[in-house]
Amino acid sequence: MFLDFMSEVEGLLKSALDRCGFAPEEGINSLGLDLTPHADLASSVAFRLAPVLKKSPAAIAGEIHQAIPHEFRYVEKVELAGPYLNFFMNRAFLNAVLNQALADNAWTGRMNEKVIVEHTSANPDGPLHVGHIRNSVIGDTLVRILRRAGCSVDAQYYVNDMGRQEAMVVVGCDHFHLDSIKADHAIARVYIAANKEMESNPAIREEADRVIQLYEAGDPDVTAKVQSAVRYAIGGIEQTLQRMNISHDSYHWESEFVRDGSVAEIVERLEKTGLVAWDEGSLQLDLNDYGFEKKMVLKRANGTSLYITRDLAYHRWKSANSDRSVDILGADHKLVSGQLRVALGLLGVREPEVVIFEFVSLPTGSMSTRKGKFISADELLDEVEKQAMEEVRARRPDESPEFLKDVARQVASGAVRYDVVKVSADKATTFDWKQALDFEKLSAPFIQYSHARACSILRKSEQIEKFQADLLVSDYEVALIKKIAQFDLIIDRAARELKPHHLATYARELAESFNLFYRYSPVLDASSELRDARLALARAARNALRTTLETLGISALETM
RNA sequence: GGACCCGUGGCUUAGCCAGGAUAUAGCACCGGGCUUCUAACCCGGGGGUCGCGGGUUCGAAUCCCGCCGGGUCCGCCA
Repeated sequence: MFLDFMSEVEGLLKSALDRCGFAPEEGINSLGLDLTPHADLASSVAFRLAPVLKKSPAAIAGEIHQAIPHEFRYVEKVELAGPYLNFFMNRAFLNAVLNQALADNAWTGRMNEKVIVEHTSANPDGPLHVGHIRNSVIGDTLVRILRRAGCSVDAQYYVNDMGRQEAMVVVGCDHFHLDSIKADHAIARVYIAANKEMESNPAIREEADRVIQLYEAGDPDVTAKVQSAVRYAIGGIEQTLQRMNISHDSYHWESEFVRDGSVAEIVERLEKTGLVAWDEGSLQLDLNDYGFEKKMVLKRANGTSLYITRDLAYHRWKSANSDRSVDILGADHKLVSGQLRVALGLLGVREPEVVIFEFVSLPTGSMSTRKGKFISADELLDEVEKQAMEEVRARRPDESPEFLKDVARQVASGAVRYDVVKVSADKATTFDWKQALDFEKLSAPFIQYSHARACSILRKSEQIEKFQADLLVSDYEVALIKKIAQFDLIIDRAARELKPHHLATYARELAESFNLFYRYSPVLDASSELRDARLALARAARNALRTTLETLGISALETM
């Protein structure tokens, strides 16, 4: 809804500038629009015009102000505040927001692109750890945001089945017994054991090399072994993701692109660029002209393909099957993804939009699956659930064990997701148990709780038919309506910029606005007309909170 | 050594890409609020050289340059 108000303001400003004969420089936000505490929307366009017009910003703003048309739909008034132009929403807008927020179909945007989002794609050599889930949570939240914005999204997991690490898993399975624990954890044990064994036994490395070669050659026995190991590990990973409300729509195995010949075709096409040469037995692509010192190896000396080559084929496929493709990658992939994009450019393939997130490390240093140095996502979820259980039990001692368990589970999964998504992706973080288990701070439970409060009010009331939105005039009521209105703006921005943490911030602000309304505007005890109007607002806020939580992948609990 | 990211109250953090009107929240700390729709809440208070130094600009947390500190990468690994 905010976007409608903003369009109107843009129109007003443009026509005023036209009348004055002013033309601000083209570009993003050329009208200098900004959210501000001073108004519902402000423009500082006068500052931009001042150097060209050789007049004071205040004088220019005055002229523009005079020229603004007086026919408003959602604008109440335009105030001149020195060099600033302040735009305010009118009652009709607030009422329209409220009415729209009461409809179920009002929460999806108008984007309609087909988007492929690749996220998680962790190697099937062990369980997800607290670093991987940053990828999963950012990825899944973006999937939800893009869908909310109106896009049709395919969430994909790219399965690295051909790499050295998977060969090591197969070797590990040959040498060691798979424990009867959760599949991905069992795989990690043999993988770690095989790596350890390799330190003293070089034959292990040769075995892995042989697995790589035989798998690429399509040897039936090795293929069966690899596929069963991969499926086993992925099964466990899926279970973990499910605990966080995350799932993928499709899986693509890198071997697909070798088997169908597209990897070979990509190499052939790159050879025609004249930038490819054999060097010390391997086939290499020289990207020096594009700012990359390191050559990109396309084929090993023994003829087998490499991750990057297979990834080129996968990306070509993704580009051909979507309007936008988005990759979620850890900071360690920055350089390679840069090379990948250049190589795709050479092939005339649309490049992916890459979301890079910085590392999650442990207080003792960085994590490593191979060395067995990590905190698994399962372990984190178990601990957070335990903590959540205590919190629920203390608050709802009379509820059934099933209720407590269910709430604890949803609070825990939400808490983990929110903790991850609230921090901007380009901030490196250090995992901290104390912080992860702290529910006192502002986090998912805070937002879930606001939603539960709204639900509680609605449970105790009857469905209202009519209400007078005009009665909602207190500061807190108006502020809440305005915050609800911002939903479309936030989704639009997050979907364009691929920054899910904007939505996390919004969720917190929305919950805060609701809590103030809850505190200062009694609903059920209000007298008739006011009660109905407040009930409508409570319902609208409930819808906004629910939709926001769902888009964050956090359960919108109705009671907790 | 080169490339990229980060540096905002004691701790965590928004704002930075598209420069504008008193710099955002939380935690911790101090003080207040439950016979009232769930107190996982709300209110008040103290606490900030926006890493440092230059520059651009009417105006810089935001843009540019240099430096310092931290992270990541620079494999015929993924």
